[in-house]
Amino acid sequence: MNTKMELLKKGLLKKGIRPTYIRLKVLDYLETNRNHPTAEAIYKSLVKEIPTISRTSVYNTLNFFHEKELINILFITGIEARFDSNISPHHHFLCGKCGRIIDLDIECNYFKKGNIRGHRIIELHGYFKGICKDCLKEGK
Amino acid sequence: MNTKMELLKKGLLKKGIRPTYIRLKVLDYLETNRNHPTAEAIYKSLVKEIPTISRTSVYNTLNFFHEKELINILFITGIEARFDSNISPHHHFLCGKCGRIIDLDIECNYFKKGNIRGHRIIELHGYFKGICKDCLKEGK
DNA sequence: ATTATTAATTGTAATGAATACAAAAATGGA
DNA sequence: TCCATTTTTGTATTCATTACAATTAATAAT
Ligand SMILES: [Mn+2]
Ligand SMILES: [Mn+2]
Ligand SMILES: [Zn+2]
Ligand SMILES: [Zn+2]
Repeated sequence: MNTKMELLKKGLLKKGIRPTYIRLKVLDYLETNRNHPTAEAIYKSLVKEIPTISRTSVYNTLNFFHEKELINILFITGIEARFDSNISPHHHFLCGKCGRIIDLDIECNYFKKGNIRGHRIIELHGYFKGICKDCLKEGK
Repeated sequence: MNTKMELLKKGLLKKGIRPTYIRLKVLDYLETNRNHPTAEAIYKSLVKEIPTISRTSVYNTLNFFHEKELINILFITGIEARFDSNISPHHHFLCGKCGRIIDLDIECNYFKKGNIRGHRIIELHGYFKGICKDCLKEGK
């Protein structure tokens, strides 16, 4: 049988990435928590199970994953980076009230890799800021 | 006759903003330098003419302008904010080689204020990362 | 299995953009 | 001029992120 961790391990090996314990745990966290967490949130969660883990390892691992194009890094809040294991092109919405970053599946013609005006596109980022549906309802 | 500064002053007054010397100089810099400068770049330039100016004043003024919807703040590099006095909706391109942020005038259907999926949109941000046309040519 | 080599992880110090805050200066009205 | 309010300044602080050397773990060679 294939446990969740076995599958993650296979996925990393297929990309030529050594499936170390920390890498597996960070990736597992990102796959399970698709709410664009901060590095600190990931650290805070993992340190409960791995008391020896360091913040530096979390940062190292996240940057490493980004280099290997396994995750996206979102600079939206202006305060801290947010991490996203969903690498399929999609837009985001940052709510100024509750602070959530919500996925938006809008089909935008310009939102694909390739070339634009002669520039080679490697990363795509589209996001909106405002007040989310829930916060509008509750009149927070 | 209307000097450039007189026009900037009138623009601020029309928006109910006191046209102080520093505000006029910061705005003048942004209007003249439409290359999305950092706060530090603005400070470095202004301090040559206004030796007593402080970094804090530059930051205060820029944030104040943003609150008054006079400028946009771009969080693209992940290192530092970039400021844009062009508030008409437009996309950006960040070159990973030369570091420039280039304006892109692409007409995107989703790039307008209003509501999307029930969320109220206040700010629009669309940008791409990659290698710019010039850097591709020079094979930097 | 033991050793050597390489890679990953850790802990601490440092960086640097941005903010907090209180004092000083400037502004505008009475 | 006097007073109240706003703006600007200088300094200290915050805090996310990185730098870096030491330690540990994993892999390859003997
Ligand atoms: Mn997402
Ligand atoms: Mn622009
Ligand atoms: Zn919300
Ligand atoms: Zn370039």
